[in-house]
Amino acid sequence: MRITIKDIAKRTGVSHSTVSRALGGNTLISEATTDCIRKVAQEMGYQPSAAARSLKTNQTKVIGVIVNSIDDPFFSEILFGIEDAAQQAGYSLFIAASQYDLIREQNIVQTMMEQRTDGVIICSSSFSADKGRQLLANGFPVVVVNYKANENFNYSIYHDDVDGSQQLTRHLLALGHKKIAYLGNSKSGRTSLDRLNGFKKEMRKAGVKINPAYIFEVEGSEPELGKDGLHYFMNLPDRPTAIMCFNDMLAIGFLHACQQACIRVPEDLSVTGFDNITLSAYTSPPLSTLDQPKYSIGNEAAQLLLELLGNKIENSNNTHKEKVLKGSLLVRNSTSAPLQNE
Amino acid sequence: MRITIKDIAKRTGVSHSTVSRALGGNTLISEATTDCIRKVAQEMGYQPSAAARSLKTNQTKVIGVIVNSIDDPFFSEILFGIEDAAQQAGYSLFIAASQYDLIREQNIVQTMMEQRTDGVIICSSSFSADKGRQLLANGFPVVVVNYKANENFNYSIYHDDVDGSQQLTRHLLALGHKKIAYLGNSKSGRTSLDRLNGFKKEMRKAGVKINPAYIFEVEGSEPELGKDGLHYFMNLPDRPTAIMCFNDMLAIGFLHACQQACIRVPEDLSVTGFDNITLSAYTSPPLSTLDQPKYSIGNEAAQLLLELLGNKIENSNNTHKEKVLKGSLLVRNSTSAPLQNE
DNA sequence: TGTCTTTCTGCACACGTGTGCAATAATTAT
DNA sequence: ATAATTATTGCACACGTGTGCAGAAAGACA
Repeated sequence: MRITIKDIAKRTGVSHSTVSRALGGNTLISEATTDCIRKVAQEMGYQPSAAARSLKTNQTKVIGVIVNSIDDPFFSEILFGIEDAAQQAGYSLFIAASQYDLIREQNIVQTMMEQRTDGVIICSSSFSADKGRQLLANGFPVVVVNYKANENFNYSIYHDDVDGSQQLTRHLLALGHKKIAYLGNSKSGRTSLDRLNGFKKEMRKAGVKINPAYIFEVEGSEPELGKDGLHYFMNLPDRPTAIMCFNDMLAIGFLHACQQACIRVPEDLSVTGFDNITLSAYTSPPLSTLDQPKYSIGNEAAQLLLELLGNKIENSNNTHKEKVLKGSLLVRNSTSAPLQNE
Repeated sequence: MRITIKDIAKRTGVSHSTVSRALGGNTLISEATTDCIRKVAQEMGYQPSAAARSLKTNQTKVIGVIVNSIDDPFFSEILFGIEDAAQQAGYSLFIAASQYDLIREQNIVQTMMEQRTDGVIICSSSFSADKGRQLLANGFPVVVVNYKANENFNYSIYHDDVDGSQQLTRHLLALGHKKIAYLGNSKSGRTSLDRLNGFKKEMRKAGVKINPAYIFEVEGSEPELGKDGLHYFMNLPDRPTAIMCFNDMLAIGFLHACQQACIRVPEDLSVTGFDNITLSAYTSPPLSTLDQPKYSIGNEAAQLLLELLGNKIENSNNTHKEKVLKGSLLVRNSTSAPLQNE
């Protein structure tokens, strides 16, 4: 049987309450007994029961994190940022991946509620608003990350996708491109829309018209879908000279498709990504992209949540807090000036 | 305040024991009252407290998973395999990343023990054996994945790296290569060693001698290190015609370095990876590699652990169980016959 | 010496759930 | 109608921890 504070109490000849206080660092207990108890606890290999503790204190010191998919390298960096902040404050992470699956989503919410997670960070842009509201309704503090249904949530951290997209567009315009196209991801909702809007905004600003045929969406951001995108754009009577991909994963697939089709990048076609995942530096050619401050985004989200946990009053209030972080343009070799004769 | 079974009891006019039994599906309770209680529980939005439950039942229905790093795409597929098996059996996952950091490792073990995880799956090849033993000593069922200090653990699932490496070597030999080199990862311990041994074994079998200078190790498998590997091999007086990289990440960096150095793959140099991560299909050229059955590995590991949880007797026993899975060769375009004049 | 602080510790209850046992109600057998 | 059986429910305790309150011990002061 696993040993408890009662066992320590028996061994040291004090009551279990004294043990509880001593281990908790309560100054009421004399230094002598505290030291003794601590030593015995150490010797016996005592491990407190999180379950019993949280049952009594009504807090678990665990925060739940919901992501789309674990194997998306984009999320993993956000997780680092969250983890660092959480660990520093003595919190552990309960990570769950929704996998774009409604049943899984329901299970996750169910589990988080039963586990009495102290709070939840939703990093899944596709996570259904219903489920999120369910958490809120049950009194869970919720912080959303890069989730654009902000009207539903009071606390959010997100990246300024409109600005990021504008930076990329500006870069392409400066290189001399006019026939710029956007390859979006219909599954990604607002995120894809914002990036599209940034593109449109900057083009309007520069007074360059966008060919309506230059806006195309695929259903997801798996690299495989890049091929569909390329196929579409190359079959247009008037081909674009630059493609802005929704994100790096898609861009990587797109670059690969270019290579298979013997389309030279950046000579024949400039390509950009979005996010700056690790592997985007190793594509051929290395991808020009927008570097999202992923770590900071995660870190800020965790800090905001921790703040909410500190003063629980705020949460019931109708206070509203959001933070917008901007990324920075990262020029590598997948972009260059268009050929003269185009 | 959150509602409990007592609230439901008050509302339905029965005792809380009856509610507990009804919700638990105990057949002692009449169908009528069970239905009634279930309905009321639903209406009131009752969510059982995992903490209270596990305090009483002495099981948490949570299994801990320790990985090296979340952003390694290799682990994420293993996680899928684990998750599917776990979820089907009503278990949730508590995932933690050690990040090759000793302090983090200690924290993880601490947390798992306090949370009273029902069992632990260690997927981190670098995880210190001490910490693993600590878990065992505290009565946690442990299954290790691709962890080669098997002498310490009774239950393990792993991939046959020796065989995999032999398959790759055989492939290169069949293409006509004789000057084959191995780029290892010193941080990866036995895994890298097994792959090296498979290489040696197959070469011996074919009666081809290995130039001792053709075995080189870097400290890690970040793509960036591929450059160091290339630099080393290209400075040899007698260059190899094929390089077997420890894994895909390293191979991706290696390919990138080749491109920068204007070395054509596979014409000038054949390159292989190991693991078959998603992005290995999108490199330039697409990488020939060994497809590890990652999902199956994870799935089998979870099933083994679940089996252990079923009959706890086995665990105290000195029974020993291990399962070895084999991968399959995946030929893409980074390998070809060596040039005639070499 | 007695009283009043101050310092320290134990008693008893609580958190939300599960379960053995006894008690009650309903049904059947005699 | 009574006894015996079965079906259904409640009582009371337990899991491991934390905490208000009272009580004991020790020292300070009159």
